[in-house]
Amino acid sequence: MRMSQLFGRTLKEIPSEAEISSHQLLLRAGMIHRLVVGMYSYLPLAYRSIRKIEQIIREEMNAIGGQEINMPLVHPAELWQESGRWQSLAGKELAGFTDRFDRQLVLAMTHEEAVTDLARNIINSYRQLPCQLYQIKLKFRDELRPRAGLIRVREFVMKDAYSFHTSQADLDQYYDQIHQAYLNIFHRAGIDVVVVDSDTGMIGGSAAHEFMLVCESGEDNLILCSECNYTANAEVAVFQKPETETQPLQPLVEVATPGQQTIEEVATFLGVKKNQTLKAVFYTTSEGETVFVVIRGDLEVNQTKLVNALGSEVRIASAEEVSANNLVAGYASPIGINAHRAGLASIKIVVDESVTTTTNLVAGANKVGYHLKNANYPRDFQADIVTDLALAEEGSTCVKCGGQLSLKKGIEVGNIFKLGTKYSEAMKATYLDQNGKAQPIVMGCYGIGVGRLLASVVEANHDEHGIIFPKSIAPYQIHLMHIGKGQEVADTAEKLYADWMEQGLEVLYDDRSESPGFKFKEADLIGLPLRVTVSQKTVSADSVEIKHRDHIDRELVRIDDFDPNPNQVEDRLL
RNA sequence: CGAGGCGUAGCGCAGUCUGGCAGCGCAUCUGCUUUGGGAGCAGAGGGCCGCAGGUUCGAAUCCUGCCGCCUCGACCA
Repeated sequence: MRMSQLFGRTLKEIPSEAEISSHQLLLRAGMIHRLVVGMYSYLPLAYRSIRKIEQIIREEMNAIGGQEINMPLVHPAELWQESGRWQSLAGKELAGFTDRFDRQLVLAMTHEEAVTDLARNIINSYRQLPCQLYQIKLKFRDELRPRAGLIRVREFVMKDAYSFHTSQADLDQYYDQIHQAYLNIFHRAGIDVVVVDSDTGMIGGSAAHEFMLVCESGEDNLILCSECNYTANAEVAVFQKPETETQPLQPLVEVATPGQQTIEEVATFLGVKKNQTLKAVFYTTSEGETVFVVIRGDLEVNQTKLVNALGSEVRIASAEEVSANNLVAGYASPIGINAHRAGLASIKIVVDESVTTTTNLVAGANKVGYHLKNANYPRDFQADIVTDLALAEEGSTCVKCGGQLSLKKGIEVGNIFKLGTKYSEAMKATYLDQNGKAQPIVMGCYGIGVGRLLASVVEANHDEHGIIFPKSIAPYQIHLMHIGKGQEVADTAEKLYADWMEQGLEVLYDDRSESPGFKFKEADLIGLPLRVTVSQKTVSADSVEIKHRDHIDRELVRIDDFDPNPNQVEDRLL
């Protein structure tokens, strides 16, 4: 490709809309263009990379028996009602429209429903199982707040794969194969990922893992053990809660704590540690019910764990909801709460297990200015649910090995789910087993955000001058240019370009008469793996100058000795 | 949806407080010179100053409403 013909324009300055490196560089290199927030056009250079990423994905999915298909972008709303997801997603991430016949249609945000419909129509027998289908397909998600360029967008291409099995055991072993295929894909694309335990969220199922690029601009919080292999999304991370010395139970005593509302204040005022206090936090469920959450003062509530314990979405209760429930902010506790709230509907009490193993805690007295000392579970209060609700943090202790956990940011580039029979049961996708008996198909689903992967590769592979593309997904392998005056220089470059094109090499040829500095800067910005320069100096030595994007040094090589085939040139990034 | 910030040429910005010819740099076009790290000179084109209404002799500037963009939060692959 001649750069004089290439569609796209590089920018010297960073567009004000871009905050993170990948967004800035993709914009500056003229690779992407925003139509509106969360919707991007891919220009020729970026789209070549995208196609290479897709090809890597195809190869790895095909290698484990995947068959590529293509399902519709627009679905009838009934399909989503049938799976039961309509209720929680319609009008949120799931956007739609009404057609001229007044039928309700939705834009697919994922394809579990569509593929389950396909499976129930095509799969009848255990003989057809297991199988795996995948597609590389547009999705639309009506995100509240798209951000960070290609990282979180509303319209995006996703590789989504679905596998079908006769048993959980068969799914389990295939899940491991998918896991390995994903590691291969990300490695080949040029990034190192960390696989973490994750929440199953709106997709559902029994287990899930996320593939994360650890990087500062990520929006997920990861908990990683420094000693062993424990890794988890902070949403689900478990940890060893600091233990406190068990003491003989003391009788409840009311103490005046005027103006002391926060855990910090109360602990300091009474001269106890934060882990000797009891924290009360209020949430409201999507059904409008207020929930009273109790956790030890040194710990924070993990909202995802709470949602999973309740089986309902929650948000922090508003001040109005707290007072309407006759809860005294700053002084609330579960002790005597029913008597205190006499006349109101009973409130659900959810207790973190830490509270049940700690003795003689300081708790609120349900009246302004007073706390209770020596609160003990279950002597003084009861719970509707006791479970792990605590949020793992930097420095928490690993449950597996006792090592120290650290908190890192990450970009989720892929995820894998064991769906089990969630969709097949809801949508009656069954097969006949060896005994002629109908059984629900056991399913798994697996996603990779293609555009997000491109952005992640750039995020992980760049320097202050620009992108450093791995060979595997570089738009072109060679950035050829001529610099300086002289017909012989231009002719030599033209000849090399013609020869290499004939050999089928991927060459981006800067045939413009710009200054050397301009061309070098632009080459660094675009970041192709190998730069080949023709100048007076090189021509007079029958040579070209080569420079690898990820090296500093340059090298003169005789043209006759130079094999530009990417497999022949030094291979650092794969 | 809550908080904060910002909308002026393709990109980056000044001008807004204190109303009075719409500017600068980069990019683009023409010509000449230049050619190893985003060249120089001369000239040219490009604007509904986010949109609508209001105040005023006069509005980019003041007032009202709306829209869009960015960041944080909420939420979420």
